Amino acid sequence: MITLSERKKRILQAVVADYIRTAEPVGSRTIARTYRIGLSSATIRNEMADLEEMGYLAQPHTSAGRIPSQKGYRFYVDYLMDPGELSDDEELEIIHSLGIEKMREIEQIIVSAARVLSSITNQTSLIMGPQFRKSAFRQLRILPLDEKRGLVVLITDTGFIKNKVINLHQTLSPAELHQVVTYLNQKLSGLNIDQVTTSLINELKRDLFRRLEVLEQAFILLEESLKEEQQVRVFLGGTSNILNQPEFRNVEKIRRMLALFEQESLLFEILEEHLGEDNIVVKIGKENAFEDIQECTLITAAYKINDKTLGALGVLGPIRMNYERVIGVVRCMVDKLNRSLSS
Amino acid sequence: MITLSERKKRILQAVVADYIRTAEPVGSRTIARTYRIGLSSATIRNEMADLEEMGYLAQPHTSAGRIPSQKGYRFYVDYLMDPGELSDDEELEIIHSLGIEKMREIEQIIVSAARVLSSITNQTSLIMGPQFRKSAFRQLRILPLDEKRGLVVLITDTGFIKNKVINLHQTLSPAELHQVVTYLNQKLSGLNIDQVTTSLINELKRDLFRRLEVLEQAFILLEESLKEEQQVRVFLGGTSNILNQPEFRNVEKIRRMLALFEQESLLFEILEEHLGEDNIVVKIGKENAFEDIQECTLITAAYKINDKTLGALGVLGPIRMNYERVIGVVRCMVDKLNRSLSS
DNA sequence: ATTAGCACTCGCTTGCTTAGAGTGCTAACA
DNA sequence: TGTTAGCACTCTAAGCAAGCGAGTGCTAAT
Repeated sequence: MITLSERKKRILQAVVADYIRTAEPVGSRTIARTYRIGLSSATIRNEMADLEEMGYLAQPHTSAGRIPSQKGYRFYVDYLMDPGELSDDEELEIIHSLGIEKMREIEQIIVSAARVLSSITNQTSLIMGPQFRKSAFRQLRILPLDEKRGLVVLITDTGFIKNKVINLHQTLSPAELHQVVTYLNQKLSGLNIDQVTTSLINELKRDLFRRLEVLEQAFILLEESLKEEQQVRVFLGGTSNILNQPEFRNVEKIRRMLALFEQESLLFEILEEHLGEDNIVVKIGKENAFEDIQECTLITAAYKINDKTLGALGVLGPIRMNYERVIGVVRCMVDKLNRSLSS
Repeated sequence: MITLSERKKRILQAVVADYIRTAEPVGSRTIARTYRIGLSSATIRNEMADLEEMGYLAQPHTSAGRIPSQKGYRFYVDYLMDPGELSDDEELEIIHSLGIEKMREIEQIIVSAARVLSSITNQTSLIMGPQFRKSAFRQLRILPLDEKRGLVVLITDTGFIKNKVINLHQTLSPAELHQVVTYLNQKLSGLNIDQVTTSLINELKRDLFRRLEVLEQAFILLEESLKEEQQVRVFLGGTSNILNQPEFRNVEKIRRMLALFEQESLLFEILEEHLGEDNIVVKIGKENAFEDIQECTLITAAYKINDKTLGALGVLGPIRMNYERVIGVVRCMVDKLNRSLSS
């Protein structure tokens, strides 16, 4: 597939670049004039006809200019474009707007990241909050609040601190509570959160019951709380940005996109797929597994906390998007995020 | 303003009802046929001309039917419509989808409420999370996590439990920590959260320093954490529903609405205004203070936790909306929310 | 006071024309 | 043999006129 003459490559590049910029089909004359290739429009016309036959370009109708096909974009992304570094100023802007210098909750950093990512790329951004369940258990505490309630605090190796209020229907003496907590810590230590399954909890429960016949309610709630925490949140930024793109002038398309944005679980699935990848992934149009975004390009990358991949972020926009810039921004953002979350 | 003949009232009601249903200007013939008023179209025409002159109806152009003006809607809402109760089934659906029977975090209940409210009204819903700062301080705890960090837990009379991890740069003995916590509890007890100002904290800090020269960092962070908690979250549901309405076929309008939805602070201001009200408030078009929603109707109500008004919810849609139904749903939702949050 | 009838208005649709951009092909040229 | 100029052809978008239909306002009859 890399067997394209230098000239064809330059012309393809010109078509893609121009179309990204103007959103209008590109004619041979435009290319001859704007991109000093040193060929007449007629020659370029011939080459474009070839490129169309080879599947890199397409024609909306007979007498219009050419636009890149998905295959054309793919070739452009893989071989033609220049990945684009951010200026120092822009990098600083990102750092600053993440508010890394202050001590902030993880969620706040993620929300800021979504906002910056969307405003700087002019597209919609999505960021998965860190996956709690991939962290390893470190410590469990139960803090009695009053006679009836306690606060369960769970700490992981990645610095997560989750907590949940539970009802304690029977009163526990501090000594008993301490005993339970010590036992649990001992048993759970070193496990990954997603290894703390219902069956394991049941097992522990049986074990404990023999020694200490209380806490049933507490256990049910601990279990539920773990279950609930497993649903990871996805944060969106700049959802209104899709309306900036002429390809989304159609109200029906907007409707579908917005409806998608409201379904957090779907967004999660979309991002989750890319957790394994170490590099930036560009999925163009139908390369996306999800039908709802097959008219879009999704550019994603995974981020890490203390060298564990715990989440992913992405930029979603029309297939005609400024790949060089967006890829540069995503790369920078992941870099900053990795640094600021690992501490 | 209530001086309208019975006949005019019935005709106005018919126009509003028909326009709400069809979104098309209503002609005199349609009314004569569909709403058995027992008058010919000509008579109705005369009455409609009167109503137009009085400002209750308007004509998009000379040879079109009539549509209600804002004044017309206002009259309809105040005097003509029948507030509309929900069926038992629908009420059960609301209760069930709120998930009240399970023990859930407040935030989850609020998110569910937003979702139900939008899906049942087919409009966009907004709900303000409970205002932490209007609660009264009850108890403060500091739970040491390791040598360098502690978890601050703050409990209010309304059942809020907020917590934040703080860095403790100097190590504290358990006894010292206990002393600090006791002192703080004593000083803050009974105050409203928004009375815990920076100056009060500074005062306490000075006082404590004399006795215990540690904890500077902890104080800064406590202060910051309080500051951050003061920004209340607003949850949206069914943002894509605005696209169902023919009045939002215009992409530019959609753009503006979506951009508004991304600005949480603005949404907060919109709802905050209505915290004082005890009843359901209907703001039609230009009655809204905020320019961005002057083409919409906003129906809001405040909800309570343990008899304290801590938040508000609302439904936002086009001026042409099914007032009877939406008002009924909002009333029901507030009722259920009040009950489920106070426990 | 109500209603039937009729002329009139105005927006929407349809069909037609025109301008413009761009292509594909052919023939001439280096 | 590759490149280019020229020209006929295609297709879309924009503009315009005519006809249709829904609805009004007025007048005269009941």
